[in-house]
Amino acid sequence: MAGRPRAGGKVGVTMTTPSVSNAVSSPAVTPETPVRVRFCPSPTGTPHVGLIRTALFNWAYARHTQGTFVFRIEDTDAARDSEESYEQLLEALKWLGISWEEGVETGGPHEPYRQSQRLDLYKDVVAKLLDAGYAYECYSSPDEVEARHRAAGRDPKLGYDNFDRSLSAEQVAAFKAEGREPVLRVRMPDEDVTFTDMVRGEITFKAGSIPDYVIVRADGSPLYTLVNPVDDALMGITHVLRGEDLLSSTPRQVVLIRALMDIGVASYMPVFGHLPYVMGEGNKKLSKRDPQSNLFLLRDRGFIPEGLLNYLSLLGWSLSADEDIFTVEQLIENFDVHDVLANPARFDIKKAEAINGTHIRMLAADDFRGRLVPYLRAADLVGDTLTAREEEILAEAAPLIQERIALLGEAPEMISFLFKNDDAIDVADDARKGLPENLTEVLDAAIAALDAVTDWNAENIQAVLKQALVEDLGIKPRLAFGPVRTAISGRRISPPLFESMVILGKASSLARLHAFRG
RNA sequence: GCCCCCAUCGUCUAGCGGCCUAGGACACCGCCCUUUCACGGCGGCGGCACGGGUUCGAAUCCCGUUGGGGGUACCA
Repeated sequence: MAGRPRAGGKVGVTMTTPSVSNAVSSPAVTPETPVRVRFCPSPTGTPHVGLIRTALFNWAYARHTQGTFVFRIEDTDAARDSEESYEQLLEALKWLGISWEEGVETGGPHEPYRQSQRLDLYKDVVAKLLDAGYAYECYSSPDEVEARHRAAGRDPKLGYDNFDRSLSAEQVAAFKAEGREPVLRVRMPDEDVTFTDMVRGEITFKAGSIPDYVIVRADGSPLYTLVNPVDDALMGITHVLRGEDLLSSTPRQVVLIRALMDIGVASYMPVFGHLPYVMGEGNKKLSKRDPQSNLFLLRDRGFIPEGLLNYLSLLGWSLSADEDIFTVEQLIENFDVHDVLANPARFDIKKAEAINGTHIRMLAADDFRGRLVPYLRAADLVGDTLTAREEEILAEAAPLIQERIALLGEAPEMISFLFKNDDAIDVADDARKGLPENLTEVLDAAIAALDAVTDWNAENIQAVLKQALVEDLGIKPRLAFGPVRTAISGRRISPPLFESMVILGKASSLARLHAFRG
């Protein structure tokens, strides 16, 4: 702390530091205060699971407390923000069923909900902050700051040195004459900053560990450090639930919010809760570029909202000691941020898929069938509208695969043979390899047996094939049906064979056997 | 460097001083069911980072160490 410049003692613009002691922060947010939480992403890049988990916990907390979930867009960085990303954010939440009472598209009492449209509001606040002495103009360039550190024998990487806190009128005039435009900084108090985090408990940042920070760029545009707390105040946000990456910026915000309370912009200090990271492989935070973190890629592979939401909830939270599977209703019923763990969690795609599979199995048959269609379409198995025959195949095949897939995207490959023509069955290599030497004999026996079946149902098919192949030819049950399966589906592994043959019908089944026999 | 956060099976977690020779789930390995693959059932493997305290008693509380992460931007 030695060498850190202190306010006061200089002639000129005397800034009596307003009282920003801890006493001011007595939160007006009580357990009885109606909860207002927000999700406020920057529209950069594609939605990823970490971001969505944050949205989910905010949403679940709002629902649990019968509070309000606000969806705000923080697009103050024109260079990085994109409209495409904004659209994706909307699509992501809608797909998952995470709805908001207030925010973009929906509107509400605090419109607009995109910060790029709220610039005038911030100008007002900045003027008041400046007036009250909570913020001040800073003309120092980074190079100058560094030079001063060196000159004083300090570590040059120490950060801003609070040099401009009490510039004289002459100094300011001189800078202006040079054509310099100042950034605006917030004056940090020379005392510890303490707040109580909902997931981590009490956290104290030592006095002097945080330099005065910038809230407005030299070109006059506001920074996240300003607009985020200001909008939270203006929108009456009671609980700030966000990623752990923002934990170290919290003392800055606490100080600013105290100032906002003093100038009448904020009416209380919100409660903070910092959610742990979602990690990828190793010890790296899951990055936006990581394919397995991309929400839309997960959707394309066949995750359903129920499964993904369930899994994401498990990252830092749990419903009970011995039950991992739950519905969104159960989540809402039981979710409390206070129960969220503080330690980071790794995103385990295997477990995510397993849980998704369980949720797929929980789907009603017709619901499941309906969700399959887009995936069949993407695989070119069906057209925009299904033919009557395709509907029929789907209705009969869906129950056969609902028990055996974890991802909807596995379905097309599994049932494609049912949609193909009898002469278009391609035989997979591993299926061909596993065929017995007396293949022709087996196929002939199967054809003869099946030809005689008059009532074409699974039981009868099984009975005659068992008689012809297992009993008469003496082939082990495990191996007996392989050739038939391959002829029918072209695969070593398929949905239940006899049921599949029923779906195809007798003529088609026999045609495939003949075609395969060659 | 300085500031802050984190630490239970490979992974996600239960545990909030005695119910713990630490429970569940995923993964993995067996077995059963079975027309393949799954589903389902049963069983197995495997963990409190380390060191000091406090206490009759610690995975649980305190301190330290180690390890990991984040911040230290006119990004968010």
